[in-house]
Formats: sequence, C-alpha cells, structure tokens
Amino acid sequence: MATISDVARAAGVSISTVSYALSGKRTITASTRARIEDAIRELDYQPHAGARMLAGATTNILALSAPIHTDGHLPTHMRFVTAVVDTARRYDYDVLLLATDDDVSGIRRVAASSLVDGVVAMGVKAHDERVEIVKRAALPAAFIGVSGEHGDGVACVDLDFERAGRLAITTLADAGHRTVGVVGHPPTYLERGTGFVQRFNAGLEAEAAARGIRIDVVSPTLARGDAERAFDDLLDASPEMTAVLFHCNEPVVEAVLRRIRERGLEVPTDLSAFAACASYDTSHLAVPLSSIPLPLDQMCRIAVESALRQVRGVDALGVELIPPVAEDRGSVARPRR
Amino acid sequence: MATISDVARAAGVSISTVSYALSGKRTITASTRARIEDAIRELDYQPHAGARMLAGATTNILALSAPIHTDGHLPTHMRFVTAVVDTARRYDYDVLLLATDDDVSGIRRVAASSLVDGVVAMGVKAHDERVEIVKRAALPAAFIGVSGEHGDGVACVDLDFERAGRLAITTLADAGHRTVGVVGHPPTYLERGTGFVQRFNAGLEAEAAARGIRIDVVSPTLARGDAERAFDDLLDASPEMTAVLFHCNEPVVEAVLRRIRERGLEVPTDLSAFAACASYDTSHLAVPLSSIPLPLDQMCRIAVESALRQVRGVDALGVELIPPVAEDRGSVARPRR
DNA sequence: GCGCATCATCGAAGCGCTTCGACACATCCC
DNA sequence: GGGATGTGTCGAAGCGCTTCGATGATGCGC
Repeated sequence: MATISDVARAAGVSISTVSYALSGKRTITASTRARIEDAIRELDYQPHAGARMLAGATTNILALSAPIHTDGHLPTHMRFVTAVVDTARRYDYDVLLLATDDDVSGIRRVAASSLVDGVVAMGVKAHDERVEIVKRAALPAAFIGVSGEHGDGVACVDLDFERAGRLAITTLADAGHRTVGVVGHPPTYLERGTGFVQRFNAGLEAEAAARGIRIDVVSPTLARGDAERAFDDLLDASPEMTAVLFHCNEPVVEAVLRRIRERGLEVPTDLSAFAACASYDTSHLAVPLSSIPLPLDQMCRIAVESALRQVRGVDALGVELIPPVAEDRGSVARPRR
Repeated sequence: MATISDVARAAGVSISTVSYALSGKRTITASTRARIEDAIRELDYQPHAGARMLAGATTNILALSAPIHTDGHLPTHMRFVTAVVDTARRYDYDVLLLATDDDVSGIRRVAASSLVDGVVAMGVKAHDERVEIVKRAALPAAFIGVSGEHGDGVACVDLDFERAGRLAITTLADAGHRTVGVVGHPPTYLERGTGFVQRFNAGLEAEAAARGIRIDVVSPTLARGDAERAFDDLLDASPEMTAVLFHCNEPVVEAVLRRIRERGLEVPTDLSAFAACASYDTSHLAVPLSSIPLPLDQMCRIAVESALRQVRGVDALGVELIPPVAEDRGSVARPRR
C-alpha cells in the first residue's frame, strides 16, 4: 500500500503539502496540486483509515443503529438500511451496521473507541435510551423518529405522523365517509414504546372527534389469519363502515384486501381503502391504494445529512417533521348510501 | 476518553504491560493483571480504534459486501445480513455494510484503506469479480456462494444446491410422483449469473433423468399475477402433474398456494408440494410445506468464522458445501391415481 | 554460590496521518 | 525602498497503540 510519503516523494513535495492538497485546508499552487494528483493516481494511493482516525481527523464512518424486532417488517427495515447506506456513500461515508438486538451496547462501544464520526438511529422509541448515550459522548447523532416530546435535545427526523393521522381522516371525511375502520400495527409496537403509532393515533382521534367521524381500531398480530379476523371484527362491530384505513405493514394490507374480496366486497365501490404511512409501494397491490407514502428515502437522507453537519461542527439539532402528502390512486370513492 | 497510558498510570505499570495484558501475548503476573483490569473498569477504558489499526494490529471490523438487486428478496437479504452481524459480534467484530449497487468499488476501497480485517461476500455470482480483488489485496475473505467451478481459490460456503436438487426429486419420487412441476426463481437470477440456480437445476435434471421423472419448469417474474399464471401454465402443460416443487422466494410460494386452492385443489391430497432451499419458515405458510431449509444462519456463521480464521493467519480456503436436509411437514403424499 | 534459563516488566521506536508554527518569497502601499 | 501583508511550502510534533529488544528479578542444577 502506498503511503502519503510515497506520494510526497513522487510529487517532489513534503508530506504536509500532500495532506493540505488533499484536505484543501490551505492554498496550494495549481501546478503543485496537479503533480500531487498525478502521483496519487499513479500510486493508487488511499489514505490509511487508522492513521487518519488517530491523527484526530474524521473516520468517514457512520454507525447505523438498527435494532431488529421479531415483529418488525424486514423489507421496510432493509429499505431504511439501504437508504442510509446510499446517502452516506454520496458523502464518501461508510456505514457500520449495529444490528444486534441490543440497541445500546453497540453505540456505547463505537462511541468510546472513536470508531465512527456519528450515529444514525432507527427504530426510535418514545423514550429512547440511546439519546443519553450520544449526548454524554457528544457524538453527532440523528434519530429517525422522535424521542420525547420534542426530540430530547437531539436531531430527530420523522414523518409528521400526527398530521398524517389527521390527513388520513380528512381525506376520507372529505369523500363523505362517516364510519371508518382502522387496521393498525400489532399491539406489540405500542408496548415496545414506538412513538409513531401514538402520534398517528393522536392525530387520527383528534381529527375524527372534530369531524364527528366514528373510528373503530383493530390491531392484528402477525399470526396467520389474524388480519382477516380483525377485518371481520371491524365489519361486525360497525356494519355501516364505508372505509378502511390501513396503518400497518404490507402483509396485513394484502391479507385484508384479499378478505375484502372474499367477502364479496369491492374497492372502492363497496368499501373505500386508504393506506397511511405506507413503507411499501401501494400501486403494486392487488388493488392500488390511495395513500400517504412514508417518505423513507427522504427521512434517511435528512438524518444522514444532519449527522454529517454535526460532524462538521454545525449545530443541526431539533426535530424535523416531514409534512404528509396524500396520493390518489382511486381507492377512495364516495360511499354509496 | 481514557487512553492506555491513563490505565498504565492508574495501575502503576508501563504502557506496554497494559498492552500485553490486553492481548495476552506475553505472560503477566496474576496480581498485575488484576490491577490493570481494575483500572480499565474504573476508567471505562476502550482502546482507540484508529490507534489500534495504525499500530498494525487488527481493526476488529469485517466488511459485508451485500449487493442489492431489484429482483432480490429483501427479507432473505436482511436475514443474511443480520446473521453475519450476529456471528461477527460473537467474535467481538463489527460489520461495515457495503450495500450499494456496485459490488466491487466498496471492497476495493476498504481493502486499500486497511479499514477492515476481512470481507464476507453475499450474492456471489458464478464468476465473481470480487474474487480477484480480495486475492490481489491478500484480504481475508469468505464468499457465501461458490465462485467458479471449485471456489476459484477463495473460501466459499454454500448449501450443496446440486445435492439439494437431487434430494428434492428423490423425496418426491420416493413418494411415487412421476410428473413434477417446478416453480423456479425469476429468469433474471440466471441472467445475472447467480450460480446456485444453475447448480440446483443441474442436480434436479440429473436426478429426474436418472429416475425417469418428468419435470416442467416455470420461472415466473415478480410481477403481480405472474406466479399464478405460471402455475396455470404448469397444469396446462402436464395435467398429470402430481407434485409442485418450489425453488423460489416466499411471495411466489404464497401466491401459487393460493392459486392451487382457487383451482379447487388441496395439498397434499390432490397435489403434493415441496419447498427446496427455503429461506423462509415453511411451517407458517397457509399450508405448512415439507422442505429443504436453506441453512442461512449456518452459512453465515461458517463464512464469518472462515474469514476470521484467515485473519488469524490460518489457511481456511476451499469450498464448504452444506449437505441438504429434508424436513417433513406433511405436504408430500402419495399421488392418488 | 555460580552460571544459566525463565519470567515479568519496561522503554522506545514506529505505524501514517493532520496540523501548528515557521520560513522564504512575492506583492503592495506610502 | 522599507515595512507590512499575503502566499505556498516545509519540518516536526503528536495522536494511542503494538511490539521488539533489553533488563532486572527469580529459580534451577551442579
């Protein structure tokens, strides 16, 4: 492996000149810079990662804290991970994946060993332990999700789930629906302390109350047949239901859509359907669904950029909530009655 | 952050003594070691990753080359990733995730910058470019999948797909089936140069020929409805078909199982079904399927261990093929006729 | 009790990089 | 024309660790 002194020798300059040419932190004559760049190319020089870290510069590595939950939706999880990796690469950063079940030990470890410049945290809970760790270690960090009421003093980015809940109801109410069945995430999501479900529900309930909409909520588990059963319950509880609102993962949506068909109902003629905060492509479902997409890529991009801004010493804290946007795919119609 | 000299001072020994106590490369008196360990605990000392790298020791990081393909099955992909991470953690290793679309540039980069001690590569092709890179860089590496005829001189681990193909036919043939429909992976898998499909098919065809079994193969794409259509084609081509053999991802299996039901057929009474090299849990399907499970965890474990053995300087090259094992879940019965 | 292994510990070099201060030189203004 | 200012480059220190060789202490056999 070529070192910086090989480059310096080849270019006929000193080591520090090469370093400054690389970092751009001091002015270098164009001709000198050109010679250095030639040498770098010729020797296929790549800075030694360890040396760079040790000398107190950046590591060009970001940790991604991505705790796995047994009830989580693996494809969604993976989409987040790859979105973070893609964005990081665009800034010449690599990603160290902390994906064991233990959320905190990994962060603690990388923080203490100065292995990473910053952290991006997924699966953020309403009260997330990781907040304290990054604060104490003064480690640049961005949370995908909101910890605490107002971000607990760290950088958070998320879809505005509260507004998404309102928007979902608004969309259905504007189409004339008065009784809406809601298919939510498994109850374990709430138990685990995931904040977004609470926030979505709060928006949902507030808007429904304000507009006098009746909502019935079911939270099927991921067990086979549970989604279908939950839909049946919904219909039993309110036979006058004219719309189904999904706030759950793709397999549950697919199962319910099949059940709807099985019961001889058609979307949107007999029943309107709307997918809120969909982490999947609703246009490829058996029935393309109008939806509020989860802006997953955007969330990851903002998170990575926030973390990197903090690395550069720019204060980038605070909560950024992305406004929800509804997309019409024709699955919401006026109720017939 | 505490450094090694803080620890040395606290324990009343020299820096090198602390280092040797940590690495165990020289003998240290029990009492000295105890004092050092106390100091480490008290100061919450964690070695500086960069310093360790620079001093020529290990980085305790493994790169995971996990190229993403649009036609891949994200949950399976994610299971591989987490299995590698879990195993690595058990050896006190962290994982740097190289998951952009470009297989090779990531490996090249980490190799040149000495960022990682080794590489684990997923999604291995029949002729994988990454082989040359790790060989040239003398980078410890383990491939999950087989490159070339016999591993191209690098460490490879995989299910023995050829035997799996044979075993699948054997299982069905032993139950008395003479005409088998095969639902395979999308054609893009083969076009992309994925080796395991070829090897599975080779085993399949050889065994079928040897036993005089008729096989019809369909390779549905992931487009909605294509799996169902493919199954219909299978039935049209050979109405005397008594068994379906799956060598595809879960969503396709689910779709075909539904189609089977829709056509008024029952498994295993009317039609036997068998899932080969299943990366998913076949006991949770609508119809629990007898299967040859893909030993995903075992593959990842072996790969990580092989890479780490190479890091320690032990020669761990060569191909390790895991023998396939069939599990009976009652979805294969004797044909009725 | 002497020389000789063996054991436990230490000091110092060096890994490749960044960055600070210094320096030589050119440019500018009164 | 001389001091002030700015520009491009260099030398050297130091980041925290590993490891080699050296050294003092201990135990052994004869």
